[in-house]
Amino acid sequence: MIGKDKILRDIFERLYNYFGPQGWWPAESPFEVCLGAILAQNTSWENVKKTIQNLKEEKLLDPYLLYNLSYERLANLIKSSGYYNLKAKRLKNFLKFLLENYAGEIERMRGEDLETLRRKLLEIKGLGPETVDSILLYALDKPIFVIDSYTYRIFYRHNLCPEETTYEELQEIFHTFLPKDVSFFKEYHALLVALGKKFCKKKEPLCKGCPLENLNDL
DNA sequence: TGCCAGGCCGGGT
DNA sequence: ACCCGGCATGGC
Repeated sequence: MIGKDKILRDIFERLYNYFGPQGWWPAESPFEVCLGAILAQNTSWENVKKTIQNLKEEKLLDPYLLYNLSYERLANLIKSSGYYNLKAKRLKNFLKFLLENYAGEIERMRGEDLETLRRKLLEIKGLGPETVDSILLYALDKPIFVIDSYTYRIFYRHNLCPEETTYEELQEIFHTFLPKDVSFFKEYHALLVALGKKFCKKKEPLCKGCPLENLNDL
């Protein structure tokens, strides 16, 4: 029986060799990461990019300005990300939290304890574990591993976890068997997404040419 | 054309 | 505690 840590490192190595460095998160500021994390919920990144670009052109990439827009205006601005009514509310919930507790400055969150901050962020309506962990890891450089639907699918299909695994359980695997290194976590999650997009879509159960082929033939 | 994309909430069992 | 429908645009 080979150790889980070896398998996890092997996966990373294969992905890194195949895809190269991903340099995530694709954003110019921690605040932009937060917006992107919310907008990207169950939505393709290409659609989110348009929204972010849109906000930049309107010079609205600012918590005060965004928060003070009407729901209608905000929803209209983020339309290309889908679920725009829902996400307008979710964005405002986050912005309100940011303005009231941190004067709208992401940097003021950085000093807080990881577990405390995670609990607080999860209380914001519309932010679930993936969104919160993305913010923690990619905007605040906290050592926490982000799980998404690709991670589930990849791990399940390679018999690395049961199908009914919960978010926290899968996350715990990474936390237990890998060093809590921020850059490593950032790159690893990004690589899993790259793999998911290319080789692990819902409709294509067989990963032909997938860099994780023969993973268990060690 | 239908299915999918870097989820999450709320109401019903 | 789970299960499921709803939310919505844009690309293939």
